[in-house]
This record gives sequence, structure tokens and C-alpha cells, in this order.
Amino acid sequence: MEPAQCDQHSVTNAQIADTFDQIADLLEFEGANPFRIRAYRNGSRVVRDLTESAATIIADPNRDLTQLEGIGKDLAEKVATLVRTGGLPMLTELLERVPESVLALLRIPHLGPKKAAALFHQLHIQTLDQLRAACEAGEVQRLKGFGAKSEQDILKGIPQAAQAADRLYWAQADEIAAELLAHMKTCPEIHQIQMAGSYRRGRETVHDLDVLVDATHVAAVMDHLGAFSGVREVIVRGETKMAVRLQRGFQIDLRVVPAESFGAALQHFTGSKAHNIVLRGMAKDRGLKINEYGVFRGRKRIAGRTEEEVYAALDLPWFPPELRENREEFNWAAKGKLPALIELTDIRGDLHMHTTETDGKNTLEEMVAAARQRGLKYIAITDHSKRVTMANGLDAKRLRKQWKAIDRLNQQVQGIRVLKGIELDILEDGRLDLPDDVLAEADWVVCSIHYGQNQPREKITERLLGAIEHPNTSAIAHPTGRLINRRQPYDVDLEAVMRAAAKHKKLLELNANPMRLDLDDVACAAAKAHGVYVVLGTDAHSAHDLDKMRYGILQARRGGLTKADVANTRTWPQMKKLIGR
DNA sequence: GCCGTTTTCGGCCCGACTGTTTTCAGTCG
Repeated sequence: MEPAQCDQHSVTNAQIADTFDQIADLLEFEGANPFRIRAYRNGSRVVRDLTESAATIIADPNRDLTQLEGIGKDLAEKVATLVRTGGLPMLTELLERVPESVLALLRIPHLGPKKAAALFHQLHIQTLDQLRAACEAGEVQRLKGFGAKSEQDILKGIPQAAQAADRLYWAQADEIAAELLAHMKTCPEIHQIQMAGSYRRGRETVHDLDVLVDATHVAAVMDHLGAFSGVREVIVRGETKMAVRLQRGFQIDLRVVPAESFGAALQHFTGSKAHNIVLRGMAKDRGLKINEYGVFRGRKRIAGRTEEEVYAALDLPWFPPELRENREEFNWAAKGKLPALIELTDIRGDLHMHTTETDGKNTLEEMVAAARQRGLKYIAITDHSKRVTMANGLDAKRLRKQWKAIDRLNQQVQGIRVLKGIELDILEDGRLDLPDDVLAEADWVVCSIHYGQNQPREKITERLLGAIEHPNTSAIAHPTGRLINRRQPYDVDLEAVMRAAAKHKKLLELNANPMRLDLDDVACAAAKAHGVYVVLGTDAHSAHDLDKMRYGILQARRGGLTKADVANTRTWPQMKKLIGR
């Protein structure tokens, strides 16, 4: 293979998408045509959501990136340039005109591209520090379009922009949402209440919470939100819309609408934006108009009370919120083939958990009891192998001892099968952490990379392929190793991993830990496209961690997975057949 | 910059709120 071809695969879809997003930011700053900006953001989303790498598509003489909706001749060429050279002249030119540091200004609330450009061009402000100084000197309020109030707002917003606010894990947002709903439900003026936004779509991280209320006494509802514990400030409060910030910086948006608009508003505020834009276009084609108040023909409202009604007005099925990303959902709907997404109750077994034998907090017996209580029909005990010394990982002797205990336990407990498993480390040199004869005795071997995560792409990929090809392994745990907000995924050719997994009938895990959720949604869809079954595991380190399965379910649903696509919706004998054991 | 059975130009989703305006631009979702 020629070196140039190796290079071709080193630019990931995510990197291409990030480049397009940066171009969009810079173009916006320059006041470019908004639709041109949208085209780049759209292109970013399309590339990011691909179930195979753009490089693979380019390398295939029978295919062309322009076949993708939203990628035209120009963007296709830019992708090709990025893949070929790793860079893009257009971005270089943009950055010569607008320094990258200026984009930090856009993170200040209420400071958009127009005002940021005025600050840059008229006051030559390039950094947050320079902006603070200009505000304190009273220079900003003298600019056209600015005033004393906006100068104060900018000063207030600079610290917020400086601390790169992480999005919350969905699980954290879920806790706040539960508290908020409990609080709001004590307001007697509220007839209906629903959470919307990316929280409702089950995104792995959430930036703010959107609360939608059907009520007639708007002021009472807004007062009630203002009284929610932890509200630090009211950001806006109008006739129908209110936004507050909590102590920890998290924002809550409230909208109050009448009952006849509740479904339309729920649809509108659930998004995603990309999904809604397509929807509006479809309405327009039919001479209709959609907004948060309903679907209208002329001035007549023809739908709005429920979401089902809104979608039906466009001859569309109701879409599960997790699918509303303008990925495949409209194509599926057109063919009448919306997938029946997996549900928590479909799960029969959990095949990744730890005990006090390594770094778990509960004993084998306690984990089994907790799993049984949750209605699981089988579980695999997968403590760490010996390489993970920090977790007191198991050598062959201790592992066999644990397996004897499992054999005894299986004689005693009813209604659940406990499998003899191991979370087996793939060592830095690619060898597996336990000898073959031990692995041959296991029911379930899930392989992980914990060490040597910074190795180059070829090495990491080779290690994973080795584990997949080994006859006694079952699955790869958290296949990219990413920790949301904390650690980047390791550099791995996931497509090669998926091809190998399909060939050798091995499973890829979707780890349900809310910090991992790895595979992510796009990778789940890719696994399905490659004919690989996904296995959901909680990676529980305590009994109550078994409840984390629902986070994994959300991610699987976002990936469009059905009950059939997820291996552990089957009985254990069926699953064994699936992996050819 | 994308797109196309009203096609190769002229469209491109829609509305709330605020501050600086004196009828609206900018920001946000």
C-alpha cells in the first residue's frame, strides 16, 4: 500500500465536520450569506452522521459524496481536499482575515456575529481580556447599536464565556428535570407539562432544559418557575417565554402555550432544529405553515393539540424524539419503515458488571440478587483481569475460584442464570491478559483496552482486531474508550473493527455508563449497517448501577436500533448461537 | 452553498424577546 493511501484514512468524519463548523462560524462573523453558512453547518452534520468514513466513500470509484443530501459539488471537493491533504486553503484564508481568538467573543450571551464584528472592526478587540478593558473604559457603549445596558451585560457575560461550560451528562440533566417537574407540578394553574429539547431527544449531553406548559394564567406559572430552588437569575421574561439560570449555570427555558397549541409547541421545542427545518419545508410545499402554535392553512389552524396531529397533517407518522435529527427518519417515514426502537423492557441480560473481587462495591451474591430483582434473566460477572492492578484484577487462579462460586450460586438461585465472564484486558503489545485455556472455560469474554490508549491508530486497531479474531472472545467493551467531557476516544479505525466483528461474529458493546455511552449513536447506526450486533452492558460497579441500562437504551434508540439489533434482548441460548459459541 | 416534475435562477423555517430604536436589528432557540 502506498503511504498516501494510509494518510487518506487519517482524517475522520468528526474532523471534517469540525472544520465545516469552524468555517461556518468564521463566515457568520464576516456577515456572509446566511444560507451559505447554513450549507456548511448542514454539511458538517451530514458528514458527522455518516455510518462510514468519508474517505471510504471517496475511495470507492462507484460512489460520490454529492449523492448525499446537502453535499454539493463544492463541499464534496472540500471534503476530498481535507482527506487528501489534511488541510483546506479556504480555512487558512478565512483565518488570515479573522483571528481564531475572536470566535471566543461569540460565546458571550447576547453577543452574536454582528456585534462581535463591530467590536473587532471598530475597537480592534480580539480577546475577552481586551473586551473587558474596553467595557470598563466605557468605549463599548459609544458604538452604534450598543448602550450602557449591553455594555454591562457583556461584562457580566465574559466570565461565563471564559469558563468553557461543559454540557451536562444526560443523566445529570435528568436529575434536574425530575426536581423541576416535581416543583412545577405543585402549581395548580398548570394543565399539562412536558420536557422538550435535546433532553427529550435523549442526547448524551444536554445544554439546557426546555419546559413546555399548557396553562392560561401565564404570570402564575412564571412566578412558580422563579421560585424553583436554585434559580440564580431571570434572564428573560416575556408574554409566553421565560428563561432562568440556576446556581450551577445551567439554563431553563419555559414556554407557556394554550392547549390547542400544546402538541405543536412540543414538536417545535423538541427539535432538532435540522428536523424542524425539513418539516417546515414539507409544510410549505403543501401550502401549509408550521410554527409553535400549530399547522395552518392560511389563517386556519388545522392541527396543534397533539404531536401526532401535527405530523399527521403532513401525512407523517409520529417520530420518537430520539430519531428527530434529520438523519434517516424522513426517508424511513417515506417508505413506511420507521424502526420499532428498542425499549428497556426488551433487555433480558446484562453482560458487563463488577464485584468486590475487583473494583465493584457489591459482592457476587448482592449483584445477582439485585439483577434478579430487576427481572434480568441472565447476567455475566465480568471483573477485571490481572493487568488492571489498580482494580485488583483477577489472575487465572482467582478467576477460577470465582467461577466455582458462580457454579455453586447457579445451583441455589432460581430464575436467573449467572455466566462465568471476564473483562479481559488487551495488553499494550496486543496479547490478551489471560491464557487461552482459561478463556476457553469462560461463558463470556468481553475485551477492553485500558492501557496504551495513546498508541497510534494502526496499533490500537491491530490490538482490537487481534481480540476480535481470537476464538475465545465474545465482545469488545466500550470500543473507543472515550469519556464524555473528559477524554477523547482513542484513535481507532472503527470501520475495520466493525468489518472484523461482522466476519467473526463478535459483538460490540454499547456501554450504558452515562459518561461513556460508547458506542455513540452514530456508531450504533454504523454497526447495524455493517451487520454487527450491539450488546448493551451497564459496566455496573455497584448494585444500583444496574439501573443505568436506561441510558444505554436511549443511545441505542438514537442510533435507530431495534430489539433485533441488540443481542442481549435474546435468551442466553439464542445469544450463544448468535456469537457462534 | 444546495437544490430542482412550477428547474440552472431564485428561492432557502419561524417566532419571542431585548435594547436601542422611533419602526427595527440582533440574538436566541
